[in-house]
Amino acid sequence: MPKKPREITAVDVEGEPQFLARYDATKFDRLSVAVDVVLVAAFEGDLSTLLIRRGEHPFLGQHALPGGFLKKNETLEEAATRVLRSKANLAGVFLEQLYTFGEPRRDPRTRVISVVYYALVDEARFRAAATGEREVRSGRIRVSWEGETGGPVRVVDEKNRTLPLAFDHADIVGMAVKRLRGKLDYAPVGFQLMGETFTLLELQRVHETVLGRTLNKDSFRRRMLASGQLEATGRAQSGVDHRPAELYRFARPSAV
Amino acid sequence: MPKKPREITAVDVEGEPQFLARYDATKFDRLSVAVDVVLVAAFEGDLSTLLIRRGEHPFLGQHALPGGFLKKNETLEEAATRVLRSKANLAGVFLEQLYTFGEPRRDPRTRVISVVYYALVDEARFRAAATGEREVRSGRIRVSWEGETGGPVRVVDEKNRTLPLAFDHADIVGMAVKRLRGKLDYAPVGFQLMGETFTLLELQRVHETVLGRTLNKDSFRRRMLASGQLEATGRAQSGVDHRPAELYRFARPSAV
DNA sequence: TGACTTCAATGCACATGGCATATATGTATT
DNA sequence: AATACATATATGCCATGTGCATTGAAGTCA
Repeated sequence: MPKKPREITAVDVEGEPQFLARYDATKFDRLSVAVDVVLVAAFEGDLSTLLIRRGEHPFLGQHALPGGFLKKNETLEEAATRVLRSKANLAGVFLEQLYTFGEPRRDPRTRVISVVYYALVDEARFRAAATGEREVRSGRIRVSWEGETGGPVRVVDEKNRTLPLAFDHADIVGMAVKRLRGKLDYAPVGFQLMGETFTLLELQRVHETVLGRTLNKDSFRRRMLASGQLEATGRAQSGVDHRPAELYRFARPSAV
Repeated sequence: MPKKPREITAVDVEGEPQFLARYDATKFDRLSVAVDVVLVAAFEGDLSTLLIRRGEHPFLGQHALPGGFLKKNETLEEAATRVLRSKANLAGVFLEQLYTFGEPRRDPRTRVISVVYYALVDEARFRAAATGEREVRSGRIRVSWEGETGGPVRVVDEKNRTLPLAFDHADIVGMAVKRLRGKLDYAPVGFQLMGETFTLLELQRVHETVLGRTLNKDSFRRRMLASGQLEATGRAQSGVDHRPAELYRFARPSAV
């Protein structure tokens, strides 16, 4: 911080008079700030994430998380929203800040601080986003650890070939998985990954996919029904060759 | 991102040949990145945090979290470590990234993205840090919500007078408290707030201070002893006028 | 109509937390 | 020295939640 502001000017900020010290750029190292987004969905037993094929150096041809540089007058969250809209044509999805990555050499070009958000969508919205432009594709996240500690992940394509990720994006995806697992225990985050209505078994499968382990069916039922976050629709599953299950929806908090 | 790099040069980065696109600064908005630290301790039934009295505009005379601008070749964590050492004369403490704050007008001078870390210390180290320079002081954190949702906090001095915090630092402290509460449930984070040895009741008091509610003594004992993270020292508390309690220490993970 | 499959409800064993009670072990008091 | 007192520590009981097995319910299909 500068010891003394060289000049003080009174300006009006949001209705209140404030003091503005004229900024001396030469006294600070200025850096680029990027916002990247890990868009995650859970289906077919795997977590999937959206990737963009890079058309330029560095990491030409490899895949990277969708991202962009922060603009002067937007908040971090607005930047993440903008990235989702421009790269995945998505709006109105669950979005939360994950972590900020700032290793000095993570981008070989220049120093880039990347504030990473993660977004959760259901299968339908994910598939729609992943079948857009040619550079956009999805990758299955194979988690290579089964223990407690977070660790490296491998991202593979539909033919199970490993997709090398650009920059430190494999670390970022790993942290997103770790965060998601932690959230499931105490937050109703699983619902963000579901469509409008779903059966209890479908909800359980999504939880199992995120956690990477099987869950007890009866306990899961009881726990979910007792949580008060589920609302029976009265309608039943269709298109199955056995007894159809009841369809539930995520209860609005206003009902509590 | 630039559509085409204007020039490509092969350079050696960490032993591997990489491509370096010459950076065109005019194409991006460049910003300042700061690293702030919420240093927290728990004693006398309150959470406390370290503050620095500002000697300059804006927010002259108000208190702010210790912080500094990120230097060109240090990592975010190194910057946080440097802040702790230079402003609080502390080293070797628990440090973890909390959140990144980037509202466009949070600093009236210029756009500053602040990556915030939180650090946990025991009472002795906190008091030593808070009695350093004259600008350094501590503030009690009064949490004004008792429900589940995170909310605003009030920081007061030793005479219970509210200390207005500069910038959005009250929000930052609030988020640190929220994170700390969440961590206690599943992480051995409470130990970071304890000294070398402690009794079970002292550990319980710290947990209660963080959580803002009382805990059942017997359950707490059983849970802590069953966790395998405590190690009896064989020594007993001294200086109390009743039966002294056994002193415990945090078990090294290597013993597991 | 009966076989088959999955849904959904119920009962029971077990682990854990909240709570009450009893005993242990130090200091302070008489 | 004996006793009061305060807290530490151990044990038992009950309510609750989870894992697991059993049973009945409700669809499709041959």
